[in-house]
Amino acid sequence: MNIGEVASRSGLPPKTIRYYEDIGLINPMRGENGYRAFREEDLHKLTFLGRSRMLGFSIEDCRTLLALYEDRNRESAQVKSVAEGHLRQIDDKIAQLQSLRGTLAHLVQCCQGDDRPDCPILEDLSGRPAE
Amino acid sequence: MNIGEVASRSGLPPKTIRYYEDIGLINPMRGENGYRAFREEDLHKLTFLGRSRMLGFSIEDCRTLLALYEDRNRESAQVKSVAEGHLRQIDDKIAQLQSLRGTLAHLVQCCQGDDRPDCPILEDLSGRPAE
DNA sequence: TCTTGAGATTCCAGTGACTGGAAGCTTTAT
DNA sequence: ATAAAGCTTCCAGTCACTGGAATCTCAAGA
Repeated sequence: MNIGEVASRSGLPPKTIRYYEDIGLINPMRGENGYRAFREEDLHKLTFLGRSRMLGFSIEDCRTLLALYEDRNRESAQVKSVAEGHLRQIDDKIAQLQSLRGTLAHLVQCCQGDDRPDCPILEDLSGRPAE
Repeated sequence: MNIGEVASRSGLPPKTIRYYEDIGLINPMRGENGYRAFREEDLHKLTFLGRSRMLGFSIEDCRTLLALYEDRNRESAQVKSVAEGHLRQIDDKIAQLQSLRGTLAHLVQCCQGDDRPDCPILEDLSGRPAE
């Protein structure tokens, strides 16, 4: 398989696949013409990576997960631990965004949004203790 | 004021302040020694920028907001529009994260997390239609 | 056979918003 | 006088790609 085919089959752009080879996530063979020659196994890995990235795992998490995926002696606890760590990060980020959203929504609500210059949003941003 | 003082008064690191000058958000004067000489006005701007960034506005949004802040003929509708756009983006991101969180939490819950290799998380990542 | 176009290769640079570090100048304190 | 702190600039790195240029290979049509 050439890169185009794995790209369409895995859903990842060729650029990304090359990048994944660059950083050592995959290691496809090479044909005589210098083209990458992907095996089914490479395609599986790429699919795995694509799905992991879709779930928001970092590249380093993906590296770990991929290693566990390939390790028949893994303990599922290891996988779960990585996933739980990521879940906590997601929860943190959601909490952050929601708090931020609260502040912003309040500000937006307070602003008349008309043709006059007075604006509680700008007042808040400028640091005055307005409320 | 030297950069150290504006840094501690605005809460922004000196590096960030220099960066903001670099990209044209502020334009402090210079003393004879080559040091940046900040006025109160610069400090106000930096505080404004710090607060805007804390609310998650992009640098380009900050540029727009700062221009509106300085424009006495602004219409509050312009400010509100920027803020509403940002609010929508935040809502989108929260929705994305929550959907992702749902999937991930389900997967984590399904995984035994013991010393055996069987793992529904990896099964899902590998793309099999497991459930 | 020649050509054309698609698809492959590498390498360099840019994204956003900083951040770290090196090398060197100025000021302040001892 | 000297040492430390603070300032300067510039270059490189972060994360995970993405765009583009220049070049090479391959498959199909005239």
